[in-house]
Amino acid sequence: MNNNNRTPYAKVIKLQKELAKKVITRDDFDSNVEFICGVDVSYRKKIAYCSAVIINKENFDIIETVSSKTGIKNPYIPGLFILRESAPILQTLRLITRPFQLLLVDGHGVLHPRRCGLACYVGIDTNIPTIGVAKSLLCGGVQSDNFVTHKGEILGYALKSNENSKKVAYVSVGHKIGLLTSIELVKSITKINQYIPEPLRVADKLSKELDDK
DNA sequence: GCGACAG
DNA sequence: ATCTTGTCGC
Repeated sequence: MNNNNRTPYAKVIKLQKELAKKVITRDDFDSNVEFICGVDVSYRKKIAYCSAVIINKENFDIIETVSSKTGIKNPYIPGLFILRESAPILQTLRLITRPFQLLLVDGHGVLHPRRCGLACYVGIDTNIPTIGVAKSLLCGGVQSDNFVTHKGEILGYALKSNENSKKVAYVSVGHKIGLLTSIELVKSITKINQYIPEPLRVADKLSKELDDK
């Protein structure tokens, strides 16, 4: 193998660095948040099963669910998650017919080595206010106040279902929303004794139930 | 150079 | 993420 074949991801890394400059990390939406969409992907064999769920912020009612199957075209590489999950997610979001004001993605936003995780990529592509929610840390460390910093920057927040829970949801800005607003909105859409916000929890369950029969 | 590493 | 049985704990 020569050098050209050894680093096939240089272009994606460059794209992430460019997109990182376009991420809006403050609240930038006028309508009140009434409906929130969550999108998640599961895998079986060589197929990616993706589901998106829209939930009413006030009563947690499920407003709409859509799903899609996509062939896996790229491997999972830490830091380059967009390579594997962005296509299935963007395709599934196109199937939605009901309006929603906020998008939750199963992966980090700016809490990323290059400040451009999957949630930023999807948020910029769709131009929808987006929050990244991940179940584990890719970079950075949790401070005593539960905020997560990386190289001196406050980029995320470790949200626990309760004080003595080991389960943590790492929240970070995806696009067009501030970190503090992100934290409050994620908290508001997460059920008691649960650490994954409803839209994502339901989308995860649905994607795993999809069958290719 | 070494270890870590979203799903 | 997925592949997987029984098992520990509230």
